[in-house]
Amino acid sequence: MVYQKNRDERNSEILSQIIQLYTATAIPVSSKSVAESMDNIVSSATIRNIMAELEEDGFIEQPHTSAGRRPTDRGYRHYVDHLNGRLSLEKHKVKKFEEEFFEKVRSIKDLIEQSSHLINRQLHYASAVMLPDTVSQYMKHLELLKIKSDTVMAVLVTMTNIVENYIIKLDGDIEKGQLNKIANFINEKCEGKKVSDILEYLKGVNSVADKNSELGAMSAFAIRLIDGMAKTDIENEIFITGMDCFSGQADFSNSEDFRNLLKILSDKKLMMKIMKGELSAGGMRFYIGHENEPEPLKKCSLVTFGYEFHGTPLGRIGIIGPTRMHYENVFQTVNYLIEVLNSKIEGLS
Amino acid sequence: MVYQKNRDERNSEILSQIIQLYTATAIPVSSKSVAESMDNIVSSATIRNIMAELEEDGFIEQPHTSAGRRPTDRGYRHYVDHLNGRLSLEKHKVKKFEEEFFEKVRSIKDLIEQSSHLINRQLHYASAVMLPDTVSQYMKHLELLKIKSDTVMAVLVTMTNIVENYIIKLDGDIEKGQLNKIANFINEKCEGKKVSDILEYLKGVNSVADKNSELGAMSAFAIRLIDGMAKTDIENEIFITGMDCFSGQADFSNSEDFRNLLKILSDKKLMMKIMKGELSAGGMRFYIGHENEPEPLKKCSLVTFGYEFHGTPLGRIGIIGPTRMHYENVFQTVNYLIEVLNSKIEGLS
DNA sequence: AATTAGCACTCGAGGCAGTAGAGTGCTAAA
DNA sequence: TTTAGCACTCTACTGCCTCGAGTGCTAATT
Repeated sequence: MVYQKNRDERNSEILSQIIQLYTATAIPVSSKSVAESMDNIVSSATIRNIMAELEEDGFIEQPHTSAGRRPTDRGYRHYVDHLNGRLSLEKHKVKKFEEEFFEKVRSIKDLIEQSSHLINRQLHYASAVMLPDTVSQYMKHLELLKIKSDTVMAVLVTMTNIVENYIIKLDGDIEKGQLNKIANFINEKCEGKKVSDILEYLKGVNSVADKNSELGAMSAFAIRLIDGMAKTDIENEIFITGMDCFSGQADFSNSEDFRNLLKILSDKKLMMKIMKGELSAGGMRFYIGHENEPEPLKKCSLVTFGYEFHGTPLGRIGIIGPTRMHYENVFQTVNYLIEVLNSKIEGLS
Repeated sequence: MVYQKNRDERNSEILSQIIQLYTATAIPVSSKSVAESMDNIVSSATIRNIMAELEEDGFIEQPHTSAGRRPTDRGYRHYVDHLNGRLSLEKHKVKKFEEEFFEKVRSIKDLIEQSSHLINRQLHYASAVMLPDTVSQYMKHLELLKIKSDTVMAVLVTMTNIVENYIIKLDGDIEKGQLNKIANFINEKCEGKKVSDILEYLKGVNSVADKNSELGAMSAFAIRLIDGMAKTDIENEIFITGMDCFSGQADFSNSEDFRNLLKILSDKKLMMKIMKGELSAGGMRFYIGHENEPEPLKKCSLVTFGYEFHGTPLGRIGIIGPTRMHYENVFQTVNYLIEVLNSKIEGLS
């Protein structure tokens, strides 16, 4: 019935007002302040009635009887789910970043780094950025260097201009000429291929080649190499910055909470695991308050989005702030970042 | 006079006791607790007399009349300056780390990373680690790759197995063969040289070569390249980890102080500046409380030490904790790290 | 039927006084 | 030179009180 719809619409609007006020001040908002923020088109008493309804619906809550209301996680969720309609107007507001932040970007690493800066400086939230896995990258060039009699360094340059290196220790000596041959072989056959595909390709070659032939030895060595690279670099390739954003915020005045949060954010392995789970998520995702997993993050919100190359998801970027986050700004900035990142990445190669 | 010396010696010992008690508990220590910690060889009244002297000397202070005493920065300084004698006994205590932490170290980057882990996990303090400047490194190999018609990537491998890359945009096109020639030229002439020396060498070549000759063009290009590399990488090559160590500590229960500290530690540029100033310091250095510069660090202590290759200082590592730091442990661990780092670094090439 | 003014009620924040006890400095005795 | 003893000081903690912001409900108004 039309009747009901109007009511819901207005309730949503009041909720939105409450969220914006609470986001700005961190103080539970009173009916009076809502009325004022709406230029008193309705009285505080009316707002009180609506607020009672919103509370019944679980969108807002009172810390105690004689206090104002603040949004619940559910309230934020409702707000975020209905963001799409409300904005996408002020796109120009974000545009000015471009020149500042993405000026002399040469590699995907620069891009990711700049994104994290932008999140810290413009949004004032923490960021967790993942560099791409080696395996999901496309190879441009491989170089093999003998760095000791029995030690070889492989330097892999990807299409997105990331340089990975891997050091491998051999059982015996190996000749320089032999190394060059192997490098040439891989470069010729595999340039432009995805690293994971290269591995499969080499396995194919190896499976049909005579074990004692040159091709057999070469492909066996190459497999060992690429496989080693793929397994190695995964560990620490995550960077968390801007943790200091939480310390000013009233939300974490409870130092126990703050301490726990810092501990989580400082734990690269854990953060990597969280972000890793997101890899195939696609698009922008909001995780609000209790929707997050390790206890200390339940007072935070996490917004993640991915970047990709030729349609393959390469990595993901996370924005972490208090649940009382400025979702609107985040939404707009992320939309902008997704666009810029993906286009710039394609432009790299 | 012998008399005086004994008095000073005993006062020092009491100071040391006070510091150890205060380091453990963060509570101003009373005369009684000092007496007890010394098995009541003297009474608390005697301790009180000595404490009065120590206070007069500025080594300890009272937060207020009816409280115990805590060390002043000057007290810590005295303690630290007299550490040498007191310990260097339990060297074996630290040895067990070696296997855990420095097992499969392949490059200087790994070494530095592991050192920072060790500081975080074993000492529970924050660490600031600097990676080496490109210019102070010794070159092993240079590779030039054409990544676009007008863009070249240089990949530099150093004797300590660091891989640096630099992307340079040219005015016009360049041929692959030409690139290889330049790379070969540099590799032949400069392998094993320090990067800063290479730059000088090339300038020398360039100054006598005919500008229109191949040698002139090659050396000009090489200069532009190496110079660019040297200038680029300096910015962000510092990593701060373990900031969460401060949050538990009673010292920073004042959240304002904590907030400010976090802000400083998160500021890579600033931290880089601080550590940079230390580069040529040599050996282990203690900076206690107010001896540090930006205001928020005045409640901390910073201990720095360097690592080197063939006698050239490469970089420096900093340990940052509350002024109420466990200096003894730090002293021992740093001594150990200096030894291990420098020997392992030499072993890399 | 929806809105609003008015009013009684609730509850936390903050100020104030009183108490307990930890720790000191001083004095006089050992 | 050390120590026991004691008076003194100052914080931390507690309970009590008041103030006021904010609510929910009721009755009047549109």
